[in-house]
Amino acid sequence: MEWNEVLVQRLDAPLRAWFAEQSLWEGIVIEPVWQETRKEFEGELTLVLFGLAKVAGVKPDLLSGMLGPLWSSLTLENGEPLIRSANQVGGFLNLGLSLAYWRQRWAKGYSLSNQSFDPVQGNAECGIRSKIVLEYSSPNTNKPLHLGHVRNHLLGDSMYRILSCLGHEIIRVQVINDRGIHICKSMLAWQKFGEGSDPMGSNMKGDHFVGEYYVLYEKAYQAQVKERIASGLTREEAESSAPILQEARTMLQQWEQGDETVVNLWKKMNAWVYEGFEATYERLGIGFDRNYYESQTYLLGKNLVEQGLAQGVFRRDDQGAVWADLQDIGLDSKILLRSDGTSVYITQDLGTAEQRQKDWGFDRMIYTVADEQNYHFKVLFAILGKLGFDWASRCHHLSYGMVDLPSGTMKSREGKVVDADDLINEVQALAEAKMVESEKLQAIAAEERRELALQIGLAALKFYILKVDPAKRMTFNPEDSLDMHGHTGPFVQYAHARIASMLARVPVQEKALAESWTLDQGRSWLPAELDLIRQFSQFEPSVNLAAEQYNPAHVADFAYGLATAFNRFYHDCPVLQESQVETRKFRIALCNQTRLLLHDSLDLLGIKAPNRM
RNA sequence: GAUCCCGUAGCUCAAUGGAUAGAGCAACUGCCUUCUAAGCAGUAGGUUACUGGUUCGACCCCAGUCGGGAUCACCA
Repeated sequence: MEWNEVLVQRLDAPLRAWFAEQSLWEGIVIEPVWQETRKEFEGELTLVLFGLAKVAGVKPDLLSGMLGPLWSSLTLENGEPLIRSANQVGGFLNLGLSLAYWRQRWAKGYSLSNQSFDPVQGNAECGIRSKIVLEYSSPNTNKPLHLGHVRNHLLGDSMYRILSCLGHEIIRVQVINDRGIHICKSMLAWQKFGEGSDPMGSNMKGDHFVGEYYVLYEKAYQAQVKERIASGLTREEAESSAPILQEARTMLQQWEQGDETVVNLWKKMNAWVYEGFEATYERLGIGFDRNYYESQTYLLGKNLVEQGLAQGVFRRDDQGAVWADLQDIGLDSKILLRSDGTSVYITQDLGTAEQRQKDWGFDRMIYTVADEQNYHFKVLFAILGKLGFDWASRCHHLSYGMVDLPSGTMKSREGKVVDADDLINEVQALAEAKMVESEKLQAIAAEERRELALQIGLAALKFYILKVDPAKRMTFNPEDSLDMHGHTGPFVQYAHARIASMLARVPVQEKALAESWTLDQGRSWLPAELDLIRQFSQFEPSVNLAAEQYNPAHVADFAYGLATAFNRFYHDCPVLQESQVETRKFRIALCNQTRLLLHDSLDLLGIKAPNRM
C-alpha cells in the first residue's frame, strides 16, 4: 500500500486526520487505498473511493466533493500547493501533484550513489541493515554448468546487488558438491578411457573435459545394463548390479577411507572443474565471498542430532534410526540418521547452517535453490526451529521454477541441456554480428567490439531471465532470448547509450548550469517530460519491492518503463537542438537523471550500461 | 494415495481485491536531410482452463472439476 513516500507523509496521514476530525464519522477508522493513476487519466495518484464511501455511508460523489477543501489546503513546506488537480471518475479520485512538488522531490536526486537514497523500510522480516548469508549456484563437480544454473546465478547475483544497495551486508556463498558418487563416475571413466589426457592437451575447459567422462561413464553403464537385460535380468537388477556402477561405489568407499590414489585423482579432476567454473563465473560477472565444500561439511550435523535427542525433540526408533517428528506442524516425520548411524542429506544441511551461523553470525540466510526442494527447505527450517535456533525463522528459501525448453523439460541425462558457456558465446556472437552489420560501430577496434558485444549479449540473456517472476517456471526460447528489440536488456542499454552520446556533446559549462535548472518559464511540463519525472519516483519503491519479494523482476520492470518513457521523450522533445535556454537546461537535467537511473537499475540486474552501441 | 505450485492474446511474460486485463515477439500500416531507427506512432489479436460462491467490485480470495509440473525415500 505504500506507493511511495508522498502517500505516507503527505496525503495518507492528512486524509486520516481529516476523517477523524469529522464529527459525522466519529470512531470510524479508514484504510485508504492509493494507487498510481492510470495513464489515460489526468493525475498521478489515485484514491479509491469505494471502500471509504462504504465505511462512511455516503456516495463516492459526495465524499469526493467533501474532500475538495482538504486537497487545496495541503501545501509544501514553502507554502506552495501540493495538489495541482483533483478529478473524480466514478469511484476513483485522481490527484495531480503540483510541479512544485515534483521539483522539490527531484531536488533530492534519484540515484544509488546519491547520499539521500534512503529506502522505505521493508517488512519486519527484512529488517534494515542486517547481515545476510546468501547462497546460490552450488554446482556438482561432475559436469559443466547449464541454463538451470544460469537462472540460479542471475537471481542470486541480482539479489546480492539489490540487498547490498539497501545497506545490508551480504556474504555470498556457494556449496560445491565436490564429493559423492557422481564425481566418482567421472573419475572412473577417466581412469578407464582417459589415457592420461588432460584439459590443456584436449584444448577443452576443465569442467567440459570432466563432463565428457561423465557422459562416457553413462554410455558404458547403459551398455552394460542392456547387455545384462539381454542375458535375462530384470531392468532393476541389471541397473543395480552393473559392474561399472559397483566400481564407482567401491571408488567412493576408497575416497571415504582416504585412499591416496583416489583422493589425488579426485583433487586433480576437481581442480580442472573449478578452473572451468571460474571462467564461466567470470564471463557472467558473478562471484562469491566464500566457498563451502561438501567434502568438508558432509559429516557435520551429527552433533546437532545428539543435541536434539538430548532436548527430546528427536526420537530414536527400534532399529536405531533417529527421526524428527514434524506432524505437529503438518509435515511428515523426517529421518536424520540411518540405523547404521550414517547421516542423510538433511543432516548435513542442518550442520552447515549451524556452521554458517558460527562463521558469520548472520541475521538472515537466503538459499537460492530450485523449487523441487520446497519441501526440503520447509523441513530444514522447521527442524532448525525445533532445535531452538532463533535465526531459523529468518532463513528464507529463494525458490525458483525450472527452466523449460520449447521442446519440453531439460534432461541432463539425455543431453537435452543448454550449456552455459555455449549460451554466453552465442549471445556474444550475435551481438557482435549485429554491430558489424551496423554502420555506427564499424570503426571500433576488434577487441573493444568483442567486449561490447559480450556486454550487450549478456544484457539480452540476463534481462530475459530476470524479467520473469522467479517463482514461476519459465520457457527458455533461444531465439527470443537473443532478441534485442522491445522488452529486452539491449533496449534499455540503448536508451542509456543514446543519452550518453548526447550528453557527451554538451559543453562542460552548460552541464554545470543544467544542475541548477529551474523550470518555471511560465509553461507546464509536456506529457513526455512529466512521464519521465513520474518514472524517477518509482525507482525506490521498485527496489524495495524487489528486496521484499526476493524478485528482481520489479527492477527489470522499472528499467524498462524508464527506458520506454525516455524513448518517447527523445522522440518528442529536442534537447541539444532546443533554442530556449531554460528548457534546454531542464531537458539536459532530465537526460542526466534518466541516465543515472538506467545505469543503476541495470547494475542491480548485473547488466553493464555501455556509452555507445 | 497425500501435499504444494502453475493454467492470462498464436508465442513469451505483466497486472498490493479496483477503472476499458497490459507489454514484447510474430502479423499488418506509417515515420530516418532532423540529438543513435537496437527507436517512435498506429491496426489487429482475450468468455483470464471450466463451474459455482464471497464482495459495492474477483485474473487475484473460497469450494469443486479438468489439464500440466513438483514433492512426500534409512536417495542426493
